[in-house]
Amino acid sequence: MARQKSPTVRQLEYFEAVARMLNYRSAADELEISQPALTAQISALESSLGVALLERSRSGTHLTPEGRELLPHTRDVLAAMRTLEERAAVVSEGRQTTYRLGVPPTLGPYLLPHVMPELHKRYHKLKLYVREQPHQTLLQELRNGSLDIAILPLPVRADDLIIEALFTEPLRYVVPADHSLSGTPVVRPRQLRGERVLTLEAQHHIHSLVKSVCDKLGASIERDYEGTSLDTLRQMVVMGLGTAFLPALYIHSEMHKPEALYVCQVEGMPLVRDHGLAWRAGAPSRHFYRELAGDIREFVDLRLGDVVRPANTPGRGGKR
Amino acid sequence: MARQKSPTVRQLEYFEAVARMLNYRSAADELEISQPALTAQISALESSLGVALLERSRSGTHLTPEGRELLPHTRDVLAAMRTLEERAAVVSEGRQTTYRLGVPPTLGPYLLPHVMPELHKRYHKLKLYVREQPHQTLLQELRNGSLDIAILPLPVRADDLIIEALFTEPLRYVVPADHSLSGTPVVRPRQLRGERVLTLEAQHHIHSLVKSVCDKLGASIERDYEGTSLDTLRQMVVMGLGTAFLPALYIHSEMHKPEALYVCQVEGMPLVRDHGLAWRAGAPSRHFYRELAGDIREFVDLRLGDVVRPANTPGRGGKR
DNA sequence: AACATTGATAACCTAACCCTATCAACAAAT
DNA sequence: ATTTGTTGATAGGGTTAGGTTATCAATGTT
Repeated sequence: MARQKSPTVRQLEYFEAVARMLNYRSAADELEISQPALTAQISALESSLGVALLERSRSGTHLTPEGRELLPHTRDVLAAMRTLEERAAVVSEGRQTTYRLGVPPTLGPYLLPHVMPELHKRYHKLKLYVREQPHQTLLQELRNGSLDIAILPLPVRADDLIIEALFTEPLRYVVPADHSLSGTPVVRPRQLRGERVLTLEAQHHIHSLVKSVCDKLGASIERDYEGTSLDTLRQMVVMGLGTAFLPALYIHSEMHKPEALYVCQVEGMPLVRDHGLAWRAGAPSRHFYRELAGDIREFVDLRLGDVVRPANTPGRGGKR
Repeated sequence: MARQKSPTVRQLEYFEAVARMLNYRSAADELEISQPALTAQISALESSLGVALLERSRSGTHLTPEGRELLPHTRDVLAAMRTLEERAAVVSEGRQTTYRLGVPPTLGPYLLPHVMPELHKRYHKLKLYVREQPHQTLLQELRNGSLDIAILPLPVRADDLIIEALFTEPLRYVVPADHSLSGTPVVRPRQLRGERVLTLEAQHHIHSLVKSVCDKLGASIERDYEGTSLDTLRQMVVMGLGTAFLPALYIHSEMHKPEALYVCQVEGMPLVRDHGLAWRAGAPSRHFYRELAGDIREFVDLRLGDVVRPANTPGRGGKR
């Protein structure tokens, strides 16, 4: 009647062995324990299940009908346990499971298509679950464990996170095709004075970046028309609502044939955003994350070397 | 790297709780153990799996990617264990599982159709796996555990078995329709002298029974034509190859309209076979088996009372 | 009749497991 | 800036689950 405590896995292994061999001593041999230990564990199992599993006699041991019924369920438990252990053995090699990666919506769609295929080539079993969120949300989700790693706009100050710089991405100045600056490859900063500049909603990092530049140049942020994505922002420029600063990777990815738009450089104006990979300082996989950061730098340099600049990588020495 | 020993169920329960609550102390509360004990068991689990499952920090606990991957497998093991325990709880009530019943081929098909429906009514979840074998084989299979119970021709002498008498079944004398005794309801023993009597192969219990009677009466066993079943035996009588003694239950079940045959009684000749239910003396379900024997007696009396006689039931007193 | 083999039992030992008490690190509120 | 409360980790100690060897009675085999 004592049914308070669960059977142990060991007891189930013992039962399975005896049920298979129908002999306590040889089962004990196989299990590399003594026969009395086996007897004791089987008895304990029977009393915890409240059922007689085996019929003992001096002339051989048999399964009871109940034991016959429960044996398959016992094997189910053992099989599930074996599956767990095998899966653990695979996963313990690392780089074989699903990591949760957060990216800002103004970067992910234009960066990841270039990086993910290379990562997949290098780490065959690695899977990345990608989640797009505003950078503040990314930071929060990284902290609360919803994300394992995130690509964030730099600088990030946080003691509890490790941040490894990835690369520096210029912003380009985009005007409508019928704009007075259209056709001018390199514009001077002063030419921007008084321009109406469109940008994204304030929650996006790019907003504050563009705002501070505009303040410096005397251009005006058009707050009545804020884009919710880079694509809508571009459409608004096409429609003649104003001009905009757009990230180079966006332009590279989405505007191979820019109709109705003209892309300029601003002279002597290093308007850029920096991206870094971040993870919790205590994350057990931190070594792999650092490796990942190196991989991403490598692939960006390889496939996007003419669009973005490699990050300064302090602490890693001159990696050029 | 230590992966020698399996995780314990308890460790998996602990892991599941922490993964669910993401807090050691409250998980420890729920599990009704102290927090240090929980810490220790989780560490042990991680080292036996060779994987970090949880990322501890003073500000909250998170699953690692590997822990996230392994958590469902952990739950699988726990679910399988719960299934086993539930199944055991059901089965421990008794009368709910499959018992293996052996019957002689000259009895089973003619007895069980009358008994099984009643048993099913009384024990809703009980299942009987029925196996037909010659009685010597039944005895052997009962001993080696292939069968749990068996209906056997009495007497059976075996210290290691319990035998409970069920009922006594007359044998009737059957002659072809054109036989000289056809139409004689009650024949005298001496009228059988010189008759050719057909019977089953020697492995069947009925063979020796019939043989000893024939020896006594001066009838001759026809060994060149031995039936392999009661049905073929009947056909042989119809064909005029001889006469036969057939069990009353067979006649009751299969010969409601006996064409080409005539069934006699032999005066003052108690030619009968006794049937008993047998099980191993040490069988944990022996009390239920004894109950079963009583049930079978009851149902036989109810449905076949005019064909067979109740057994003398020594040791149970006058159940009359 | 002698011998080997079955599972159960006795007596004992070790280590697994839990406890309480305490710690250092951090968060939040003052 | 300091205090207070909470986090998971660690230390020291006690109980018992689970192992051992030695032995038994019952049974099967030679």
